[in-house]
Amino acid sequence: MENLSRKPDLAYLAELSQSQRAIPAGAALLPESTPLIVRVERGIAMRYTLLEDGRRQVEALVYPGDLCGLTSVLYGPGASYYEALTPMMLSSFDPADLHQPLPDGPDRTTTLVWLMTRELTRLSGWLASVGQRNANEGIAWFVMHAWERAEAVGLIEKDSAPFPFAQQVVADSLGLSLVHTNKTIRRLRDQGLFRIAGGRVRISSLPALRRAAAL
Amino acid sequence: MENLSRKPDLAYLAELSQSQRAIPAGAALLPESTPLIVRVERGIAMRYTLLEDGRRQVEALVYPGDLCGLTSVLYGPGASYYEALTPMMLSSFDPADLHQPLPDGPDRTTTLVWLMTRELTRLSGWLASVGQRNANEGIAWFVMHAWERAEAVGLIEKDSAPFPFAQQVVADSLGLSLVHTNKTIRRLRDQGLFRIAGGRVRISSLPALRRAAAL
DNA sequence: CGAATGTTTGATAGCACTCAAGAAGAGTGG
DNA sequence: CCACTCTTCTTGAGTGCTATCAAACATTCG
Repeated sequence: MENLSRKPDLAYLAELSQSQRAIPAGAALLPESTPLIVRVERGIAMRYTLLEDGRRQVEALVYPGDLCGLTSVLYGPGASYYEALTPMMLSSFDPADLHQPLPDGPDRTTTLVWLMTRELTRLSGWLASVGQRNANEGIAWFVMHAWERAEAVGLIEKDSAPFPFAQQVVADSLGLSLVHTNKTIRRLRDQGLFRIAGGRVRISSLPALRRAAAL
Repeated sequence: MENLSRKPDLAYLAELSQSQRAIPAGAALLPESTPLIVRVERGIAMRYTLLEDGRRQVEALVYPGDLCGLTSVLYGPGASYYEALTPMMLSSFDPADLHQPLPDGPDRTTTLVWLMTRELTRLSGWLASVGQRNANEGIAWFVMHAWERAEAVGLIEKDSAPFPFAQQVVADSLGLSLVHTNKTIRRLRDQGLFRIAGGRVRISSLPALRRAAAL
């Protein structure tokens, strides 16, 4: 664990890449049983957990560069699931390959620790949104989050970001009902905060959105 | 990263222990600025985040054996705060000492990765509770969680577990108002699910509690 | 025994949920 | 290119869970 204040270089992962595969929207990123770690090359997905009775809580958006499957490999399966929201391109790794240090540069474990820390921080912010924000603030936050995630990986084009999230996904992300989510989105849209169409979102003013999200 | 399906041995941390200190209930576990990692030896605390406007979201209960400060050391401060809920005894470590592998046994980084994975899993379950459970289920879940955490570190005594959580803490854990939390606790108590008194909780039937928590 | 903190209760308002059903897109096959 | 189907989005009505306000009561602690 060297200095981790800066984002470590993830390029070395390319050397490990074992196989690339494409999956369609709606498919699961990880097979049910096989321990596997994949990196997202293209496309957007979500991670979610299920309650016994079927209620679904979305807990993370997955963008290119993200690693999936760490928790199930390290801690056993059954915790959370991944579903592609767009067609995706994935690189698969053998978990066994991930714990060999590299001769130069940060070792792989260090990188993994950094990634997990970032994931913990994100999850922490997500929890605060679900627990403390009302529907207006929550949805403003969700849109802003999606925007910033897209921006970080260069997916902003012509003033708009990808937004492949059905309203049911947004609802399950924030713990709201579908109907209330719909009405709230419409209200914020009529208010001019953002506009969703064709799987993309266009925002008028990031500061205004941050304000609406109580951030 | 060897086989992490089993809990790694944390005993080696004892060798690192740099200083022990006691803090009173209500105190912060970590100093504002100094990067520091502490392990809880005795006592119970909470971890929480704050929204800009002061709303508080509790995101974890901290029991003996837990490590605090990893995220701030690795990712920068400001994310979450710790507050002691009982008098506590802490061991402090120099973060720099934590990245030296041990000659035998699992290296420290491996252990940290395992701990972080467990924390991610817990946070994921916490999020599902806040997002998907109603007040009844949420509070039943909270009590059950506190019970299981206490049980895991041998804090159950005479059929009761420590419960140093003010109702405001429970409310901020679940994203409920204080008043509604109070009325819900009373309802569940009158229903015979559990009984809180003197900083401890006594439950009548764990299965019944699990059922009430929709788990 | 005050002062501070935490718990309890009642009344009222409102945000969010449920139910129900229609409109709009997206994908499929004839 | 047009039916057909499925998913997603939208809207209205009615209910209820949860928040807010206000105040009394209990506990802890110095």
